[in-house]
Amino acid sequence: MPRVSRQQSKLNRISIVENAARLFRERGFRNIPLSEVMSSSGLTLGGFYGHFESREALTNEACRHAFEQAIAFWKRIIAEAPDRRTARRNIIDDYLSPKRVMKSDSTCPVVAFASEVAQEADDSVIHKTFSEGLTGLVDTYMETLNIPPHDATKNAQKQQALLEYSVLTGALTLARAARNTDLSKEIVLSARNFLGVTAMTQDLA
Amino acid sequence: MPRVSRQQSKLNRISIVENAARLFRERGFRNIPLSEVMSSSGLTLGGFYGHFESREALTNEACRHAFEQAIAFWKRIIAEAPDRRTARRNIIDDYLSPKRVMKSDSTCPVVAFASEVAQEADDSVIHKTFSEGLTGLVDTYMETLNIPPHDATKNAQKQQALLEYSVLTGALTLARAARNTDLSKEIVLSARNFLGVTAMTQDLA
DNA sequence: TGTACATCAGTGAACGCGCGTTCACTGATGTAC
DNA sequence: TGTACATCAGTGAACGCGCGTTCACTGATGTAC
Repeated sequence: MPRVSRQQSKLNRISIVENAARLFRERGFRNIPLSEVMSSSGLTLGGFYGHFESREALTNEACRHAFEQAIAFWKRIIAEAPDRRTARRNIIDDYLSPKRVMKSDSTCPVVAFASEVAQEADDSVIHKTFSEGLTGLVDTYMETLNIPPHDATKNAQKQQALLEYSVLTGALTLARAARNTDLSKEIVLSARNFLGVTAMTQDLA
Repeated sequence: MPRVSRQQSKLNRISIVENAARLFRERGFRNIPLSEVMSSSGLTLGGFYGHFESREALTNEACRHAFEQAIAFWKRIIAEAPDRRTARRNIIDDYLSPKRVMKSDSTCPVVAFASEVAQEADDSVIHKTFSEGLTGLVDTYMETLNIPPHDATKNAQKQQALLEYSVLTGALTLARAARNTDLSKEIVLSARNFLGVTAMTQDLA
C-alpha cells in the first residue's frame, strides 16, 4: 500500500481537502477528528502530516475550498437561468428550502463557519479566508441584482446584497437550530416573503 | 474549606450556572472545560457532579439562563423607554453596536448558540431549550412593534418580528466573523439602514 | 529497454495532553438528644 | 443552650478516552546508469 505515485498523492491531497470541507460544513471544523478526515479519503491518520503542516492548515484550506464550491454553485445557477431575476429567485428558493434546513452536509459555508470563525483569535488566518470567501459570495449574489448604472446605485446595490444575505444566513441559521418546530417554518416563510420568493419549489437540485 | 452551608451551596450552584452561561456565550458551549467553569466560581472540578448530573445538564441550564438574561435585558429597555418605537430603536441600536460586534462575552444567546445547537442530534434536550428561548426573545421583541388590533395583523406582525430578528442575528454573526474589516462595517450599516436605526449611539449600556 | 538504488507516500504504533467522570477522603454544618 | 454524632459540600487525585502530533518502518515509485 505505501508509496503511491506522485499523481495519486496529489489526488489524495485534493480528496482530503474535499472531504474535510464536506465534514466541516456538516459538523463544524472543530468537531471532526483528523482520523475521520483521513479515513473518509481511504487513508490512515499517519499520512496526514505528509500533506499538511497542521490541523489548522487543513482547516484553512478546507474553508477556502468550501467557499469556492459555494460560489461555483451559485455561478452555475446564474449561468443556467434565463435572466438575473430568475437566477436570484432560484438561489433564494434553494437556500431557504426544506432540504437546506434539514440536511447539513451541504450547508452554506457562511452559516457553517461564521460562529466558529468569530470565536477564533483576531489574528487567526481563518479570519482572512472567511472574509475573502464572504466577499466572493456577496459579489456573486450581487450579479443577480440589476446592473448598476453609476457608482451611487452600485453602492446602494451592495447594501441591498448585504442585507439580503444577512436575511438568508440569519433565517437559515435560526431555522436549523429550531428545526422540527412550527417556529422554524415561520422563520423561513417570513424571510421568503420579504425576499419575494414565496412558492417553494421542491427538489431544485 | 469543604462542607459549606446549604445556603452557600445553593449560591454556588447559581454562580456556576451564571459563569457557565457567560463563558459559553463567549466561546461556545463545547469549548469551555468544566475545570474553568468551576474555577471561575472559586470552586474545584471535583465538586461539579455534586451539583449537576453531567456536562450536558449544565449546558442545558446555562443555555436557558442565557436566554432568561437576554429577555430580561430587553424587557428592561422596553420598560425604561417612553414608547414602543423608542424601545425598538434602543434595542436595535444596542444589538448592532460596535461593542456587540467586538466583545463576545455579552453576545445574544441566539448568535452564540444557534450553530452548535444545529449540530446537535435532533432529539437533544438543548433543541427544545433553544427553541423556547428563541420564542421568548421573539415575543419580547414583538412587544416593541405596534399593538395588533386583530389576529390577521398579529400574524403579519409576528412575520415582521421574525424577519427583523433574522436580520439582527444574521448581520451580527457575519459582522463578528468578518470583524476588523470594511465589510464588517458595511454589513452592520446595511442592517441598520433597513431597520431604520441609522445613527449609532455610543455607549448605550 | 533493463537493472540497481534512492526516494518518499503512506502505515501503524506510540506519546502526551486535555478533559469528562469517578471516588475516597476531609472537616464544617446540621441535627438529635 | 450545649454536646456528640451523622451528614454531605467540596477537595484532590486518579482513571480512561479521544485526539493532535511524531516517528521508525515499508515497499512501490522514480531515476540514474
